[in-house]
Amino acid sequence: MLLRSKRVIFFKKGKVIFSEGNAPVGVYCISSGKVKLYKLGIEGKEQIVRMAKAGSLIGYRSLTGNDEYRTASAKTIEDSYLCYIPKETFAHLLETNAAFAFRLINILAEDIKIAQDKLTDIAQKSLKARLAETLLELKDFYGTANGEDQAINITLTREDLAGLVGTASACIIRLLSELKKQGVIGLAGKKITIKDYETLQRLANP
Amino acid sequence: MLLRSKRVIFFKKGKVIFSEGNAPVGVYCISSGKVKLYKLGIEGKEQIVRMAKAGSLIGYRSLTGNDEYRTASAKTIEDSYLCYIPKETFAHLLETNAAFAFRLINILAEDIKIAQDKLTDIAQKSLKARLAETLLELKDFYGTANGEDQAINITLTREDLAGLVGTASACIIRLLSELKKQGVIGLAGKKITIKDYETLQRLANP
DNA sequence: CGAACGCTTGACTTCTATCAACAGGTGTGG
DNA sequence: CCACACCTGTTGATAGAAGTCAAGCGTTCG
Repeated sequence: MLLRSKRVIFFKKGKVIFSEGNAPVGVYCISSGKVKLYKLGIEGKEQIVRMAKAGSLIGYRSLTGNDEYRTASAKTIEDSYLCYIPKETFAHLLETNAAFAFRLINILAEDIKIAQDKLTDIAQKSLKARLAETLLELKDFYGTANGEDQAINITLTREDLAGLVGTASACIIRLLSELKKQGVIGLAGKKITIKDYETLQRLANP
Repeated sequence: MLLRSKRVIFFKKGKVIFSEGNAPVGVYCISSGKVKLYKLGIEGKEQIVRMAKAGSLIGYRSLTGNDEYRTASAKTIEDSYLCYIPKETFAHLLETNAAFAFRLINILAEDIKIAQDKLTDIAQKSLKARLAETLLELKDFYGTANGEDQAINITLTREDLAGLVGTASACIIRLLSELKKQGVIGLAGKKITIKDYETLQRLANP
């Protein structure tokens, strides 16, 4: 529905779509590409709070909360096309289209669940368990590449993976190579392959 | 508005209102008392995801997400009176009262912010910073007792405080007595008093 | 082609969880 | 109303997980 919007904008990989602290002016629907939503923590370290892909809507939290300023930033992970929907259009849609409003309520409720789950995990699970879980979630969300290698269909820097898991990149690297040595995953540059699904699942739920 | 509901139920301190994994049957509005919302993590350890007080609505996330099962539990922190609103009544309100629907959207958006903020904090801040921040938030949310001592107006066990901060009770106790020794807070049984607001704020935002 | 950035590894330190033992308080049933 | 049992709070000692720092190498992009 929102994809029919006329304003399609191209964002190069690594481009900031909106920033924490700025006034929200609209929402974006991802036509193609991948996006990370993150908050800046201590000394500017990025904590990723949500990942998005084609079909995902981003930027709606600040608008639906009537917030003066954005509380998170968005940046493309790869080259992407986004549809821009000005806040007036969005507000009008909300007011005139009840189905859209209920759909939005669903999305918001799901976001709360995601954030609270993640909160509990970070508070209680070990680093290794969180990494294992994150790899499984990335596979679920982005799927695997069409190739025979079944690589997870997203290319993240170790730094981004660290921001998603909630740790430092050096720790991620150490754990990844440990998992590779144990034959649980495969590594080929930034491409990660899940080789032993059961073990990974067991690691994720201790 | 919802407070006018006829079904007011008394819950003794420590009583479970609803449990993770159960089918949601309605929402509750807190008439008086205090409630914690928590998720069960590793070995049943409670991670508190939200606190509630008189006037707060709880239990709506599962309903608005159309979830089959609850993803969090609720328990009273002290003796409380709750108004019960069956899901049918709640759904009817949503469909017929646009203002209520928009208000709910606001609440959901705010919950996302709270959860994502907390997520970033737990991932990045030190235990001491999180405890300092939590104490300030508790004071903001529950206010201070009417007495001259300015004690934070909620009585939590050290275990609950640990569940809120995301750590073990032994760690909380150690840090609390350290803060007391430094004159930043006062302790009288379970009552906590903020004595040096500036220092606490500085500790919370390193 | 070179500078900048990302990746990797090792060594080290620090923070925080865990365990155990005991003190103090609370609540319940007799 | 008292006594006992149980839960909560407190402290110390210890171990281990994870963060930090630094150096070197590989890759990528302008």
